[in-house]
Amino acid sequence: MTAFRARFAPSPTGALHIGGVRTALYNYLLARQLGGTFILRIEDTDQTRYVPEAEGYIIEALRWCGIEPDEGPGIGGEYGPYRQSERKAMYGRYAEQLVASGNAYYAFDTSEALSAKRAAYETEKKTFRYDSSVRDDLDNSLAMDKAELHARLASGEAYTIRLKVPAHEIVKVQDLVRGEVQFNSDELDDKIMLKADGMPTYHLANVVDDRLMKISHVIRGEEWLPSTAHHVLLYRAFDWEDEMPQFAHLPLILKPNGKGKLSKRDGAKFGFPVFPLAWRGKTPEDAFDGFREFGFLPEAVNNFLAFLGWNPGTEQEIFSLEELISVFDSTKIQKAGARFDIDKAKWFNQQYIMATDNATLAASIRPLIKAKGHFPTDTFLEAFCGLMKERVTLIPDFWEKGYYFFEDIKKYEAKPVRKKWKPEMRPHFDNLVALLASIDTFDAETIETKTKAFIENNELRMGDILQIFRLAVSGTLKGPSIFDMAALLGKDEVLRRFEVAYARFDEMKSA
RNA sequence: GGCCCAUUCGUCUAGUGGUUAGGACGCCAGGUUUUCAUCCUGGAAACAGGGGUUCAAUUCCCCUAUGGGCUACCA
Repeated sequence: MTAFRARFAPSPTGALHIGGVRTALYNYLLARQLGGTFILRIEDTDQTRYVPEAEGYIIEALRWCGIEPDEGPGIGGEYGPYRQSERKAMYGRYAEQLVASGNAYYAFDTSEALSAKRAAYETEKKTFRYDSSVRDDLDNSLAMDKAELHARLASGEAYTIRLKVPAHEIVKVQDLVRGEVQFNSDELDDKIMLKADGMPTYHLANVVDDRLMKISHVIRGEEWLPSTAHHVLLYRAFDWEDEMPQFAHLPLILKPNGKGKLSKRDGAKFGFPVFPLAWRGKTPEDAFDGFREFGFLPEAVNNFLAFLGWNPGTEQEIFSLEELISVFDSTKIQKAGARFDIDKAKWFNQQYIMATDNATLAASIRPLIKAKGHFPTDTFLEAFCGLMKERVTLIPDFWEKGYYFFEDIKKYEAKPVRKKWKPEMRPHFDNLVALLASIDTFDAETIETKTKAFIENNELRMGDILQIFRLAVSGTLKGPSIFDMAALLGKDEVLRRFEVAYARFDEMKSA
């Protein structure tokens, strides 16, 4: 059995889509589980769509998710270089080899000529395909003698090299998730292997590199299934078919409504991230926040992504990356596309936040708090996280829902104040404040005991006192235990907040 | 249009030739809580349709429908 070697081969044309992250994750999971190798290869063969910042983005995004390649650009490895643009010269030789063995040919048709052809076919309601049925009538080396070919080649005229797909053959593709898939070669076009600019197309570069990098498993999105027939033909043409990698085509991640692949536009449209990290393109339209900026934890994103198109067959849903590595099973990969469900993603995030220890959470929210101009002690911040973590789903919620632990209350909820604040009760609250002021050990337990005793002794109602206590301290009815909040804020601050609140309450009551 | 892939609650999914078709998210109701959240309990909610095969099909086969992908000198 040959060593397991899988690769993730994105094209650096922009931000890495979340579906790409899932593909990388599945490759990574299997590589780790089987003691294999996970390779990152940059497929930058399209010079027109190349975006320089994309490669760095891809690497950073994978790193954020905890998916570290064993080989790749900037990492090294025995089979480099790992950028296809740096392997350019080699592909030409392989393409020529294909021509020499009779499996490919030179084609001089310009893209303009071909589009004209397509347009002409279109008017007759037919579809033009550069294939075995028409290639003899087109401008290629199959239709000319040696002398003309040499002359044209020597003249420096631009040409492409096309794969000569054999006619009337059934091409069988073995797929790990779908079983055997068959294609009639008469339906397959003579795909370009080498473009006029000397660069290979995806098909050639992919097959050659997978071979040279000793890739054992090609795990990629379902959009590649149709062209896999060409890839099989290519392996055959090179006489590599016996050692062809295993294919596994993953179901696509669909829009929430199921109508099409999830796209970057959906993020803007529905207000959720579709990229791991923020991306700032050249135009305002090409700028997006990622899962990280929305406040997702990478572990939660991995867990969510792993379950989009796969599940372990048990009822456990929360899995760390390590657990996923041990339990992942390619035979349980789903065949049908999976819709993106942001609610489920948020639920995973909440689960992870609740399970994270306070110190770790404190460290991760400190930058956020700092950005707001506050520099609490670790002890304070950790206690804060402990009080809030069951009440947040995304990291920024810590601030949104708990800002009042760090600064003055911005807004008192009007409705409950008007409903609960009775100015005639003021003497009772003055007594309560005096009582609080007298507490020496201002901890939650003591505050609770004393306050509850106070309520009982004065024959007051819990709701009447505690709700106002809460409103005075936090401005809202929602939040952690009032005793915990009071203890964390400290006696002086609590007393001060009561003073501030009285004035505001009276004001709101009369308004 | 052609080719390919797919189809279990709204969503992610488990599952079997004979099951009360299971779980999770979301939703609803109740409980716990001073509140919110967490947590607990309960509820509504699915085998796309039609033919076969079979004693029996959600499960196997075919067709249809629907959805998706591909159909570039893009990946």
